[in-house]
Amino acid sequence: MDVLSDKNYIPQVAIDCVIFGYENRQLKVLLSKLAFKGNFYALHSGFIKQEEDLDEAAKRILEDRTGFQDIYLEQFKVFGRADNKRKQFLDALIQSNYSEDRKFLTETNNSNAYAWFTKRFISIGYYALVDMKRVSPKLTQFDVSIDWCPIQEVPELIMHYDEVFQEALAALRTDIDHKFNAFNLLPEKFTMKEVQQIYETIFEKEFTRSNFQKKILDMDVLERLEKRLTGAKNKAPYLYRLK
Amino acid sequence: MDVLSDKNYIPQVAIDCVIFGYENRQLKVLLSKLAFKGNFYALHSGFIKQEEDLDEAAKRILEDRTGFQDIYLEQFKVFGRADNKRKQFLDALIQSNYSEDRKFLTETNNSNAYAWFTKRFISIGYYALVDMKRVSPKLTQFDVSIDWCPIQEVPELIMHYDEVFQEALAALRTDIDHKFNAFNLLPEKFTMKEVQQIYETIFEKEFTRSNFQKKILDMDVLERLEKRLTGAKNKAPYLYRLK
DNA sequence: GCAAAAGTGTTAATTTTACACCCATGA
DNA sequence: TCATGGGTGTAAAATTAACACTTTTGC
Repeated sequence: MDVLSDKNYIPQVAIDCVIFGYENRQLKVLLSKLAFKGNFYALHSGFIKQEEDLDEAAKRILEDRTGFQDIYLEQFKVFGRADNKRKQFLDALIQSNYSEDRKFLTETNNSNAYAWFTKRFISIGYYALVDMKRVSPKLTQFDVSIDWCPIQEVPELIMHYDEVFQEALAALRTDIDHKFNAFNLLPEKFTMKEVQQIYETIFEKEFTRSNFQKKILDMDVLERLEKRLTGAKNKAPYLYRLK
Repeated sequence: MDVLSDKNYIPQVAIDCVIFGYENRQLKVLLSKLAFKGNFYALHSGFIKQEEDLDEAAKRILEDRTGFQDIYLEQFKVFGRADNKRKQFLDALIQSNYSEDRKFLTETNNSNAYAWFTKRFISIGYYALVDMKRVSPKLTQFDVSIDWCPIQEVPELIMHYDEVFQEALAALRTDIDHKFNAFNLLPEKFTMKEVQQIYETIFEKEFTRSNFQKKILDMDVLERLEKRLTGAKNKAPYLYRLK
């Protein structure tokens, strides 16, 4: 990562990414636990390089955290309150971690970076839909762990991230019917049942099997492939793939 | 307006406003013509004060240009390409206006402001819906005129504004069915026919009168008021108002 | 053959569309 | 009383929802 300065990055602008995955009939979100005393959970943020398109920046940040390319991304909202929750939180964090990390602020470099980092920020929210199996979350210097958390069990998040998460979830629910993007939560090939289970999970309601199948096929975005023999003693379902 | 500096405003972030109005069965957009040699048309942009919420900034910019408060605003997209069309355009503009405006760059203040102004920008797009009759556009030091232009006749715009305008129009068309916001283009009290004409204008298609009435009333967002005697020799239509 | 689950089809319910009819208004 | 356009109701069409029937799979 380049040095945090106005020369390298656009100041006072962050990209906040809400990364959704799906497993065991649960919608999950990737949270990082901060490498500081206390239980602090965060979303994945980054900054925009001076020479870089906004969408490129979002992709780069996502790739850094998840380790793979071609992620489905959707920009959903900009957050820009002037209450500097960011600085409040970070000041308190540094304070309570002073004994171990006292060097953090004494070095000139870090002191400049800290000032840069704690200014009031505009944050641009993106959500990402990924196939969990293809993601291998990567730690940064600031987090001690990075884990998938079911959306019903998301703990309190730091700074303004609670709001970002809630808005991302709302955006996902309204987008999914028009943008046909739920398939991005699945592997390349999938059965109709898997699609239905995702929809049922996201909307927290059940759909009639036969009608659901019609509705999805009428979207005309899937192609039918070979059958998948599951070993179960029943008819084998067809596999589908995005056209 | 405060001096353009990092101290007063968030650097490299602009708010671009697309202001829609409606008149004579036409959807119009408010454009400003720049006070420079040549025919240059622009949308309405502004910057975010350091102590100001993002939405407040958008409101302020809109109020400055239109002269009234309580404008219906919707944030629709962020634009962030790194190609600096902004600087390219402004350099060329200054160049071609050099003889008259040579002082512009020689004063230290302006030179600083110019450097600030021509950096690479992230721009946050908002669209506004207003009752044209209540708007009295106000000139800034940079525009020679500010006028309503039917959306079919919008000329080429400077910088990246063509894209912003097109995206705003697309956002308006997709929003209007869910957000019930078309009424903001009309005066406080209006007839059903006026609503229908707005819809027909925006979607460029006709609706059956009786079915349209049902659809709008089923939204359950309007209250019926007294009749309006128009003087026409036919039944007087009811007036409606947003609940 | 049987149970389980997937694929397909059929009918009922609901919503949308088209259109007809009646009513108020001013000449 | 007539022409005009607004308000309301009704029948047809289309879409959606509910559910039944058939097929495939492994034991």
